[in-house]
Amino acid sequence: MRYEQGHKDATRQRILDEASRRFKGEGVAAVGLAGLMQGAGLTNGAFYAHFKSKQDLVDHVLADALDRRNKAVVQIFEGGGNIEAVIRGYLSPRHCANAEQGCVTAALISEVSRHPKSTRAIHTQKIESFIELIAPHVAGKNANDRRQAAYSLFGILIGSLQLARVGTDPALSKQILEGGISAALHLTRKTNDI
Amino acid sequence: MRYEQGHKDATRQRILDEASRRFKGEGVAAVGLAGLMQGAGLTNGAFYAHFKSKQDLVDHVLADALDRRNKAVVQIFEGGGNIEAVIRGYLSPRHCANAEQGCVTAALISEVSRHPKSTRAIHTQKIESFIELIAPHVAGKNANDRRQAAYSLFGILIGSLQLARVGTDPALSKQILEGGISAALHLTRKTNDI
DNA sequence: TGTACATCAGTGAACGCGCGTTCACTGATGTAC
DNA sequence: TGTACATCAGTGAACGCGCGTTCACTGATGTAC
Repeated sequence: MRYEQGHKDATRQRILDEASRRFKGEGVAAVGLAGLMQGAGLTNGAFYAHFKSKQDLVDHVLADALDRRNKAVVQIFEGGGNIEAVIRGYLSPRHCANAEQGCVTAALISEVSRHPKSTRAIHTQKIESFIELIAPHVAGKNANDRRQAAYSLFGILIGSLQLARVGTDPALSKQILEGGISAALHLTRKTNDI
Repeated sequence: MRYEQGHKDATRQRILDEASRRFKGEGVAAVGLAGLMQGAGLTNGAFYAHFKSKQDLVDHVLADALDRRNKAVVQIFEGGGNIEAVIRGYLSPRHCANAEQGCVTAALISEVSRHPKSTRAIHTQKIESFIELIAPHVAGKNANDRRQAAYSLFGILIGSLQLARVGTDPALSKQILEGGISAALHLTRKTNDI
């Protein structure tokens, strides 16, 4: 069976999407390749026609998912949204409840930090791009200050989201998200004295 | 071989300590029971004389480790330290480099959020105790505001620590930690307008 | 135009391995008589 | 005092299972002559 042009690329993207969903929802270690390939409508053996190893897949999933997240932020800004829209979207109950379709950093950062240095480097580089995107929208005396504050802002976002997710009381989770929004917004105000 | 009184409790604690170290350093899923028991100076079969299952061990490790962390904070306060000492200790290069001996929440929160509800409830409850400890030291108009801000403070702590840990550039990690300290301290100032 | 061969995405069985868990057993000490 | 039995923390082999990975094979289509 010969396939139309672009067929293999499409299959590869299907595996990447399925892996992204599962990794974020269940954790990288908990996802087996056989089940993953079944989810993508293929059998286990086909995996190695697309990726060198599971680690290779992880690397590509991270790069792909982080690029998408960064592009989504760009689109918010281009669509007239400000940093507040980004923050409110990130710390929304919707994002809190849908780790599968949400931010890859919040879902996988601690697991990634135990992966090989090459994998961590990919993650670090894409986070840098994200920081560059939001740094102009946070408060600070100079570019370096704003970059540092942008990291703090991102820290509040992922930390608050994780705290809201681990909780078993929805009312408490909502409070955590709202507190995170307040603290995050504060970092964006030009009048603050940090 | 009969053992002196308290022997079994000591063994159990040894398993808990070894598990706490390994879980935080490698992740729960990556730690096998056989290797864990070997690390505790025992053979694999002895495990089930102490815990019902791996999940049961995870629950006890979480409760034990979180209690210890909360007690450590109490000791800082009792020893004359203030909230700034807690923040600076938490976001220190030392803590960043030693996940094995560090905060269990920063190391395992995203993995725990995928565990059974009973496990998450244990974690949530101990975090509540931690929040109660630090809430009096953060800024806010009333008790509820302070509690919410305390969660944001904890969010900054775990988020910044994780961002600093995943990075591959030590200089960048140091900047992230310092930015986190600034943002965290800001939440403790009585004059801020959040 | 017809035939032989090359291409290649995907199949599915098999590999060795380590996982969580079970269980018959060990052996030093305590207790009963 | 001596002997038989109970206790119990720990041993280590074995269980079925799913893991990541390999590989001979399939079969539809393209190309060469």
